[in-house]
Amino acid sequence: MPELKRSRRTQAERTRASREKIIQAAIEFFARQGFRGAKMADIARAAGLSEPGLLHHFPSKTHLLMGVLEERDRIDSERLRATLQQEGSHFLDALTKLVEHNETVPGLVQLFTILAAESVSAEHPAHEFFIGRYQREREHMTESIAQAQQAGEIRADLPAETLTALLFAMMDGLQVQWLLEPEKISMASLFRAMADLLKAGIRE
Amino acid sequence: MPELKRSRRTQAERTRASREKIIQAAIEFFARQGFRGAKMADIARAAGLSEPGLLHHFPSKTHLLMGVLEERDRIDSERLRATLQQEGSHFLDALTKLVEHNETVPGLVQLFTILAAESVSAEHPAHEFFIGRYQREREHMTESIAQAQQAGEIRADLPAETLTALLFAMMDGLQVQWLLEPEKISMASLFRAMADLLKAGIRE
DNA sequence: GTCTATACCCTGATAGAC
DNA sequence: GTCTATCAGGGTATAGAC
Repeated sequence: MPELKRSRRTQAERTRASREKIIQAAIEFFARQGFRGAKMADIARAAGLSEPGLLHHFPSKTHLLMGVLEERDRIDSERLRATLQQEGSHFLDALTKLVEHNETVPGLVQLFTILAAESVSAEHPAHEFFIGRYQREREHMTESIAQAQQAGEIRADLPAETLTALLFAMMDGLQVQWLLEPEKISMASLFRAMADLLKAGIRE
Repeated sequence: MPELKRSRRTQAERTRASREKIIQAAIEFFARQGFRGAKMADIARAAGLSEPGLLHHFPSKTHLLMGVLEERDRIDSERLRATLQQEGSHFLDALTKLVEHNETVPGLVQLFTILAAESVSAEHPAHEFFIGRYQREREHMTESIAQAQQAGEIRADLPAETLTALLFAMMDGLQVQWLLEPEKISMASLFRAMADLLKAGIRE
């Protein structure tokens, strides 16, 4: 039954396409108004369907949030991982390139800035998610930094764990100032200044 | 008319006391759930009055938010100012002391972390407030840093404006990681590591 | 200055048809 | 998989008495 098979595949593709549109719309509104401020009706409309239509794919607002976070986190983690493991170039230069890339996707930066801050509250649905995310990413970066220290690329007078926490904090903190005043604050060049401070052999 | 006068003063004192209780309660709930998540009913109950009782003092939720921000900003800016202008001790040590102090008031740190992140959205009622706040505070800190550079306390191979943005970003970013895992992340000692990087004459 | 009562809108979610 | 219709509950704010 070729018809049946094609019909099934078309259905599945439609489902995937709908989910994709919903995720995109949800990113937009979660980024603009946070989890609590975003309205399911707006997201549904932007995705081109009704509210119950949306709820068919994500049975609750929290499910939708987790869907967005898992989807985006998968992509972004992969990018970070690739950056950290980049061969041939200086580790801190690769990280600076990541910050440069972030300047081209303000919506995604705003999504994670707002949701991460909201999530520090223990009652936020993404609280555990962000704790796990930071733990995971810090672990990976610490490995890369330790290697770069042994290779003599990064100053070795500070533990790799410390440098990791500082670098993530710098990225997160610069994002807030940049999102508030993108014309005034150059996230990438400020981060580059920080990176230079951490390179081995720098003298004033 | 001594009675009338005393009665008037008592009224005014009661008003001040009510406003103070409301502000305290609002800090608690804005810190826990952000502006959009916090409920006027909860704040009113925690302040010991009804919802219309609260609205007598702050005619809308936005007015209440601005009341909280102006009140806390006044106190915190003063503390930062005093820190920046502290004589006799190293500028960066004074700043580290401020971070140490922040570790004793997690509620206030969470208030500003969540509200600052929420406010990057142009439609947030505190958007302009936080833009102005960062501009103001960066200006003051830049002055202090330039002086410390001339005094030979801070490395002078970076512009004071750059160092200012980096220091604020570091404070903000560390707060997120610390609020998520206060037992694991020591905000003050991580900030001290950053401060040491910026002291003049440091060698690896 | 504070209350009770209430208007009125919004919001996430469900029921059930197609 | 998507819709229309609808619900129950929560949300800010107002009216008017005390």
